[in-house]
Amino acid sequence: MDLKLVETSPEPKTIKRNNERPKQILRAAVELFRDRGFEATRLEDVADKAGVSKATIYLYFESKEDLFFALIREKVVPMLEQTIAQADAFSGPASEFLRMKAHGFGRLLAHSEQGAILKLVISEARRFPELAEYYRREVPARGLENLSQVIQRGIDVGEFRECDTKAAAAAFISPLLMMGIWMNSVGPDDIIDPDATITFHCENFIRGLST
Amino acid sequence: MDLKLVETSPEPKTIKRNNERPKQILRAAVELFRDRGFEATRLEDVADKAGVSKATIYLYFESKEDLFFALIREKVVPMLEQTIAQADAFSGPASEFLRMKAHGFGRLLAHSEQGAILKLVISEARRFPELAEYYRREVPARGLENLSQVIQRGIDVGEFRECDTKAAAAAFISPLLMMGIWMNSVGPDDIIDPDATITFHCENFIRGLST
DNA sequence: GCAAAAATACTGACTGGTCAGTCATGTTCT
DNA sequence: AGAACATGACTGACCAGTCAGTATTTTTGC
Repeated sequence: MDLKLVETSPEPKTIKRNNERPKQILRAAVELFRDRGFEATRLEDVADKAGVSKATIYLYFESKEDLFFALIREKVVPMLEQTIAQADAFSGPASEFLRMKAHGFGRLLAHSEQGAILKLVISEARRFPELAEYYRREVPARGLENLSQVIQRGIDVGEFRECDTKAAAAAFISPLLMMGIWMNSVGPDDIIDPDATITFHCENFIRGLST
Repeated sequence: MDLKLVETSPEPKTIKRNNERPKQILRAAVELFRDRGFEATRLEDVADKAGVSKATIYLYFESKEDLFFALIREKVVPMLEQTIAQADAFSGPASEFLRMKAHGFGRLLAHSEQGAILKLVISEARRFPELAEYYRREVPARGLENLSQVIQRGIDVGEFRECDTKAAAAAFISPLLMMGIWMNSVGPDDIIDPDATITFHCENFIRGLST
């Protein structure tokens, strides 16, 4: 309660010249967190993988937890922004949009690090309620809202039958998420073919919803 | 490479008189593993919750890992057995079976500890490849095989259209799994209504598949 | 230009707390 | 008595986070 004057710089950490380092560190962290989970990942291994020392991590992140949250913030929200912008720009029939969504977003989740991050959030949400809260507000809330608007548009023009659009949106997106999670945990395997599953789901979903 | 003779008893552990203890311990473990994950759960907390001392756990389980695997074995496979027996006993139209499945299995996952266990497996599969292998072989392999047979039966009697039954089975089950996982991690929340989602999905799926 | 000084970037080695697993010593049944 | 069941107290390994010090880059003074 006394040395406040010492804090001369308004940006205490994280803002440094070299802005390649945090990216390197985050890249290393995603992979290790995915494979071992948050708790079982040693920060020293993240450091090794990123080619820096453990102490360096603490120049850019306040704690292990902070590193984790940074990862979510940096990777999840931009992806959602992009996907929503796509939706707003689209003007064709709703069914075409769903096809595009399923193949773009579905494959992204199943085959890139985005699926790993989703799995990570799912795995750790209970342990970090603020994270769950943040995620809930930023991702499913906005994503489902957006998607159900698209479906509503389909209903309005007579392309789709009347239905509970929120439930429809959730039902549409679930298998895409599930494939992304599966491929980053138990799978990949020769039991589930994510692309075939997504393709079937998408077409069958549209068929079921069509008037 | 020498002390093999020390293992005099063929059943080294786990087989003891009091068979209430292991159940108590497993019950406590599910809950804590779900909320904190495997690594972050302290065995002492499991012991406290089960009303025993930590050392007692080691009377019934060889290690923390063994406790975890026991939990999967004890809870997952019986559930699958039951669900497969149900399928074999069912003789009505395939669509009715799917409805039953969606509401029984879907709700079970979303509202019981079964969903927690699914989430747990998903979370830890990468860290325990044997677990993933075991799970893969026991659950999706058998479950999807069984479900795609049901769909095939539906096709054979002209109830459903021709399609890739494996993909259809995976697409049908995905939202049920996803709701179960969601409710045990980020959710429950007022953004996703698992029951409404499952109901919609089930009806829309059948509508899409019907001739 | 260019060297000294200052600011920034980084690290090896350490520490304090935590926790899985052990063991010597009860306690409670038959 | 002795077999089965249970535990408190302990230990050794492990790891997040710290810190004193080194290296590198940038700025300043001339």
